[in-house]
Amino acid sequence: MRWSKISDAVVRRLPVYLRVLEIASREEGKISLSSQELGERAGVASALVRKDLAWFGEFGKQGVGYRISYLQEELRRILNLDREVRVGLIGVGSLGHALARYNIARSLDNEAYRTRLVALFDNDAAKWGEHVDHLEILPMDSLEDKVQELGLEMIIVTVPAQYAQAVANRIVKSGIRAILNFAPTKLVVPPEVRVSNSDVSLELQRLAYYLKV
Amino acid sequence: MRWSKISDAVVRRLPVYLRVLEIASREEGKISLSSQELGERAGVASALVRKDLAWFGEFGKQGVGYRISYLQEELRRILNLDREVRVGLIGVGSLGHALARYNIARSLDNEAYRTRLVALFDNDAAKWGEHVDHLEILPMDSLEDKVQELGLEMIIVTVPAQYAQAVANRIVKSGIRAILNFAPTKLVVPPEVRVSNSDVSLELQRLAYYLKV
DNA sequence: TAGATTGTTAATCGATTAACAATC
DNA sequence: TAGATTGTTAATCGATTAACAATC
Repeated sequence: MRWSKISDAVVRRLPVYLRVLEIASREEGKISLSSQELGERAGVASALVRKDLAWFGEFGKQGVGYRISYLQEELRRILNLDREVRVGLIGVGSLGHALARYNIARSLDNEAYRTRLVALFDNDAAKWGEHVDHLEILPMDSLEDKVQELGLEMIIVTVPAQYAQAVANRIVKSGIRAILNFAPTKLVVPPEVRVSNSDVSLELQRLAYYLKV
Repeated sequence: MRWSKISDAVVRRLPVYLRVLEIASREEGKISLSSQELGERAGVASALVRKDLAWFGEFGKQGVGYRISYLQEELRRILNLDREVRVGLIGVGSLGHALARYNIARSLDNEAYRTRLVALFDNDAAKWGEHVDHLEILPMDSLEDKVQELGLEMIIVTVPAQYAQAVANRIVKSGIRAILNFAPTKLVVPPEVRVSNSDVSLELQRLAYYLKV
């Protein structure tokens, strides 16, 4: 398990399963979930649920299904969410600010939510020392130090498009290997660095296709 | 063309091509782009670029490539972006506020950007009448009227997860057929309604998988 | 014309679904 | 035990890539 042969399509569904399990775990008297029910709730065929999980081990019992608490634990372990993952954010404009607030709120109200935003960076000296909730905005120049000091492992990029590549280069040099990019630009990074893109404009344009039937 | 047999994978790449063309169109002396170069810039193989475009017509010239301005026009037409597409947003919390500002800014600085945010809704009476830039926050109850009056065609949903499904039901009833959902919930909608999900938490959790090699 | 590049067909690759023996 | 459901293999489906004749 954890071979590189596990496809991105599979990995993308694991957090969805985890969310379904978390919701189910709060339901009175629910101990187990069949691949059928897990799939229905996740929007995935039951055979695919079984196949996805089988890449990592045997977690179910024939005739019964998957024990919720056990599968939760296992999925958290597989996703490296059995420990706290520390996240930084670069570019505290309005989107960065909103995402910061959103992530901080998320960690506070859900103990199980193990990605934690612990540092904010901006290039604008006027913002240094300001706070978003309890988190201080730090100078961009302290990035490398803070990655070490705080043990940052992922960075959220919410800088304007024209600065995104330069920022990405610095992030990569600092040793970070996972970037969540909100800038409307394709980032060029070495193959060992994983970039996930979230681009509102592209999504809106894509949706527009389906308007005129 | 515009048969339902055109796959989502193809449609998802069209706005990326359009963005590459827009950037290329601003470059001195660039008239045409080969599928090779278009592909490189979009992060897609050249054969796939040609195949994607061929679903909709013949837009290139052998030995030359694709004329930038012409392909731009055609892609805008295909994506229904040859006219203004009016968008509403429900839930002006911090994320909704940020996305509103972001979208308004986007429309202002790029004339070619044809999805336009024209209405904000919130359930909280305390926010009614407030403005985000020049846009007033309207009562949720005016949704149906405003969809008609303003000709809204897409809605961005940034309400808390527990309200998202109820809001989606109302949106669907109002006649909207495209939803961009930021709430961390799977929305159940009839098949003629298209939902695009953007879920920061899921993306962070997915990225965490790749951390411990 | 000669070189470049399209549009398209066939081959390959990969992901999903169907089916079912094993077993709880 | 009988019914349910897993884990897994084979079949299917769909998307991408390779190759090349057509042609600018």
